[in-house]
Amino acid sequence: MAQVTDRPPAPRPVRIHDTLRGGVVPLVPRVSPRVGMFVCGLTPYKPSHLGHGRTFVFFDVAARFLRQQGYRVFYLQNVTDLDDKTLAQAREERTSYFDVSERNFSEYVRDMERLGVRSVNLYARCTDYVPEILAQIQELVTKGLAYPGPTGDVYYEVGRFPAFGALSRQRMEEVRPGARVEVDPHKRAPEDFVIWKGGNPDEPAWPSPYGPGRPGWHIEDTAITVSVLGARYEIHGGGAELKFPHHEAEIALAEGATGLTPLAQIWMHAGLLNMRGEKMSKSLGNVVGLGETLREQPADRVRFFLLSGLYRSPLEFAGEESFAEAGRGLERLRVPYDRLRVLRADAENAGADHRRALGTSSQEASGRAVEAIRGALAEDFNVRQAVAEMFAWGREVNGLLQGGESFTAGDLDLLLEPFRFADESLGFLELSEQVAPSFAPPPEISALVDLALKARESARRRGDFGEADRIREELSSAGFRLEDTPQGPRWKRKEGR
RNA sequence: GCCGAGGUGGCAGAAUGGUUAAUGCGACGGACUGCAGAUCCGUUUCCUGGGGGUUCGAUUCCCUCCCUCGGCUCCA
Repeated sequence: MAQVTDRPPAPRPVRIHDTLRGGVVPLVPRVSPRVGMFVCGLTPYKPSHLGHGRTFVFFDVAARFLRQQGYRVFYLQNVTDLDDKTLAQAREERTSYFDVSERNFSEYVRDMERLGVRSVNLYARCTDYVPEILAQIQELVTKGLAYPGPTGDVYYEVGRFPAFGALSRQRMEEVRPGARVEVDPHKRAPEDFVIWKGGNPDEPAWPSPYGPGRPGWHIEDTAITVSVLGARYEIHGGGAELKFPHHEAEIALAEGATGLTPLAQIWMHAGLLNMRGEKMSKSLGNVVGLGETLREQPADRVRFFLLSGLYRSPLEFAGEESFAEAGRGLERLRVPYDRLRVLRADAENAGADHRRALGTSSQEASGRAVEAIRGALAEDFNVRQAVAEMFAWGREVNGLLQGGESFTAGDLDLLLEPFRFADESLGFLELSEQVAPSFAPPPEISALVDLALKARESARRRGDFGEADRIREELSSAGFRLEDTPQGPRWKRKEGR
C-alpha cells in the first residue's frame, strides 16, 4: 500500500552551465530542495538600461523555472548603493549619494515590476551590511590575507590566493595590470584590490579599526552572501563582464574568509546585449534606458525580445525593429492562447464540464508539449527551444480550433496547459494579459461594440461594403480590432497600455 | 600580448558524429474572405567564416588561420 507522506515530491533534475567547470552540470543542492541563488545587482548611480533588463529578466526566468521544478529558491540580489561613481554623480547633482541611489534603485524596481520580474526575495543594500563587511575584513586581516595601507585603505593580497584567475582561466602573470585603470602605488602588488576605502572627509564614512571609510566593491557581495545565504550556496549569477575581476575577487574573499569551498556550486554568466555589435554600457554611452523603453514599448514585447536568444550568448539589439519583430512573434502565440482563454471563460459561465471529450491523440500531444518545454528549460534554460515548442503547440491549437467543434472546460484546460506551463517560467503571456486583456471590457462598452458589429453585419448583408468597412475602420481607431471568421465576426481590443 | 565567448539562410536565432540543419520574422504561392486581418497548407532548391586532419560519415571532434564581441581591477 502506498505510504502517505507530507513530503513534497523531489525536485526534477536541471542542468546548468557552470563557468568554473566549463560545462553543463547537474544542479545538486547542498540541502535539497533548497537553492541559494545570488545575482550581482546594479550600481544605481544612473538609470538602468536595456542590458540590465536582459540579465535580470533571464535570472527571473531561471528562478521561476527552478521553483516550478520543485526547488525552494531563495533569490538574493545586491545593490551597490555607494561607490565612487555614485558619489561623483551626487556631487554633480549637488545632492547626497543616498538620494541618487535610492531614486535610481526605486525606478529600477518599478521597471522590473513592469517587466514581470517577481522572483527576487531580497534586495540587499551594501550600506545595510557595513558591520558584516567589517567583520569579514577583520577576518581576512587576521588571517594575513588582507593588509591596511598607509592611507586608510585595506587591500586584499591576491598573491595569497593561488586559485585567483581560475574562473576566467587567466594566469595572473599574463594579465596586464593597469591596462585601463591606474595602479594605486600603495598596494604591495598591482593586482591587489581595495576592500575598504579610507575616509575622505567629504565622503560618507563608517568608523572602523583602520579609520573611517566605506566598503570597497567586491567585498560587499561576499559579506552579503555569506551572511544571508551562508558560506556556500548553489548559484551565483551576473553579467559576463563581471567574471574578471569581480567574481574572481568574490571567490578569493569569501573562500579566504570562511575557509570553506566552493563559494558557489554553479557560476552563471549572462551574455551581453549588443547594439550595433558593441555592448550596451553606461560607460560607452550607447545606452537605451529601460524606463524610457517601457514607456514606448509594451512590456510583454520587451520581455519577449530580451528572451529571444540563449542567455549565454550575446543578443543583437536593432532598436525599434527588434521590438516590432518581437511583437509579431508574440502575437502568434497570443492568438491561440487568447482564443482558448476566451472559450474557457465561456465554458465556465455555461457551467464548467471538466470531462475530457478530446481524442487521446490531442491529450497525448498536450502532455508531450509540456514535456518538451520542460526538457528545453531543464537543459541550461534553453528558452529559445521552449518558445519554439510553444509555437508548435500554437499551430496545433489553431488547427483544432479551426475545426469548429466544441470543447469542454476540461478539454480547454488540457489545451491551455502547455502555454500555462511555459509561461509560469517565461512570463510574457502573463504580461500580455496586463498590456492588452483578451477578455471583454466592461459590459456597457462591449454592448456598444456589439451594436456597431450588428450594424456592420447588416450593411454587409445588404452588400454595402463601403459602410461595413467604414464601421470596421472606426472601431479600429477606437481601439477594437475586428476579424471575420468562419464562426462569425469577432473583435478584440488592440494592444495598448 | 594573454584569457573567454562566438562566426549558421534576407534578418533574429536553435540543434546535432548520420535520413529533408529547428523556430520566429520577412518574402512568395494556395485555401478561407466582398475586401482585409487572423488561421491553415506549401515554397523560400547550392545557409554552418577560410584551410587542413580524424571518421564510412563533420556544421558538430582535433589543428591552424582570419574576423567579431567581452575581459585584463568602473560595468548586468
